[in-house]
Amino acid sequence: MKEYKSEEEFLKDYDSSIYEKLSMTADILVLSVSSKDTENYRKNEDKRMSILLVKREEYPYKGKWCLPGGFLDPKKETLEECARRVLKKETNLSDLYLEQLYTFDRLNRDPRLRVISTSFVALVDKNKLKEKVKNASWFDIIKMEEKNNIVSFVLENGEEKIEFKVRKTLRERTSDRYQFTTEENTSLAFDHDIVILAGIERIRNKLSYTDIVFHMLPEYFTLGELQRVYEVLLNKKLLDPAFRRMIADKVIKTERMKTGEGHRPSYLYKYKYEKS
Amino acid sequence: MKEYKSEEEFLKDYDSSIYEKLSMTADILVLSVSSKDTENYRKNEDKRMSILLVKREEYPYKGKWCLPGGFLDPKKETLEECARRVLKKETNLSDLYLEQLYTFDRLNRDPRLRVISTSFVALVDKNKLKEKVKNASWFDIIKMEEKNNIVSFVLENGEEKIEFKVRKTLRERTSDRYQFTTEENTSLAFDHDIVILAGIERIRNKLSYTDIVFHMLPEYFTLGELQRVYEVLLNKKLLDPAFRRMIADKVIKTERMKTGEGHRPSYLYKYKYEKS
DNA sequence: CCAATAGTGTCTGTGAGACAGTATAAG
DNA sequence: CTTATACTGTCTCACAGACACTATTGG
Repeated sequence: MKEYKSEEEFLKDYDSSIYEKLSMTADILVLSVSSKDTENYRKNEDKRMSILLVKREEYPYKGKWCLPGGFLDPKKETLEECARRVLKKETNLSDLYLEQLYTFDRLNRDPRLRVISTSFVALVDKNKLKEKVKNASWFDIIKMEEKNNIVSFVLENGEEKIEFKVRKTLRERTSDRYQFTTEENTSLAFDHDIVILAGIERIRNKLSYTDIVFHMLPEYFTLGELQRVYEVLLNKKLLDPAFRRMIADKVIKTERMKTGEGHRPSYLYKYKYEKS
Repeated sequence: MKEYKSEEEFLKDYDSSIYEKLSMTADILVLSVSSKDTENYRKNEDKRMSILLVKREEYPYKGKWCLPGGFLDPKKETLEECARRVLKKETNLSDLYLEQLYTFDRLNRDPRLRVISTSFVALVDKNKLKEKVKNASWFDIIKMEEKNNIVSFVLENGEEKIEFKVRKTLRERTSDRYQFTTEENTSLAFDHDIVILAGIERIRNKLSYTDIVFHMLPEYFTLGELQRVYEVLLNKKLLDPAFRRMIADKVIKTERMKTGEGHRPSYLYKYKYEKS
């Protein structure tokens, strides 16, 4: 091998084609909590997790649903920048909370060629989105249930219903890492069933020690609404006094009230800090 | 665009060169806890975190230290397989606990060409390594201290001393994500200063809710040794009774004792379960 | 005996879980 | 008055933090 005297000299001469290359994509799980009015005017609205899916227009997986995502331009952008660009283009969403989730790299995740995908989770306040989301559709998670290491999902967007199951097994006794494998999936492209599960679990875990919930809420909210968001995400009922103690130091009470609900009005609260 | 009738037909015709490609590497932070005998025969040995570094033989960063790592072969392997292959080759280590940490993708992290690196953290019981590690050197972390958002490191391998500082700032009020940036670094290649900090913080956080410590311990250990490993990793003293309550349901007491220490002998314990 | 660690008993305060009670709107 | 939620008071039990005490070795 030729000897170089300096880094500059070496770089000038460097042949960047000696290593095999590959393509990367950024895929984004956009997660939100939606409200659905109920029959009984008195009752509070139902809340559901909802995620954003895009219908594939081309092969592979033509006609199937997938997470918004796209190929990285290696010359110009980071993966996070790629994720934001793709979200803007495919779904017209911008300025949302975005965090890197995991890099998925199974050898045949894409039948065309070797593609490694770094996935992200984004959180949005769905109520803010007046305009219908371009090219994409919000699916409510109407069921997500774990039984015997299998997590069963049922999603719905008003017209279509999607079902899939993911097997979830502990990788080792000593840690909290799970091996996710597709158990049943005829509607989602690539390994996006697994990204969805991994992303939801990440957010669930972070709920208890961060303030990320507030990204899924409007500026003003009642403590009941806030509590129901927690309950939907964690999939369990919480006790009122304990919940209020828990969030007491994260919110500020305002003078404004939410009325006209058929029962005692509630105060509107704000997140105590700036979100970013 | 040509219309295809089936996925098979599409794939046959697919030109995989239309997307720009790039190279990926896997870099591994190998973390362990080492024991150092002290002057006073009665006192327990000092424990320190230690990490494995490799000296770069070629440009770029020739002569600097870096984490073991290497280029992914996109045709054949996953990133984790790549990490294990590289570890075996560069350091002769195998069968260790390995977990994906983060994908680092700054545009100029490698001056040669665009390289995205997925980093891993590995945990090993350093005492088990009889043979001197091939091509690599264990550095003890003799200082790691946070002050005014700057984390200062001092590492030492017996001959050489490495110092660097990383700036650590919260990315947003709502989450627990930090933005790490190099504040001072003349000894480590690439962005490996940041990988080291991110990896240590990951392991620290996981200590409280997993059993990963046991990957850094031999089969038999005293509770004192176990406690000192926790203390080194968390960088704080723990109270004996509280510590013993905390780990009581994770270990099994054996009949064997550790004697000859100049003070009351202690029972040897084992991890209660199989590690994997 | 001394130095040093091993290992345990127990008190105390905090805080989560739980239940029950009061308050207040719309119809 | 009923229904449904908003919001609060308080009891209890578990458990982490803290301190103090006993046990046991090598020299």
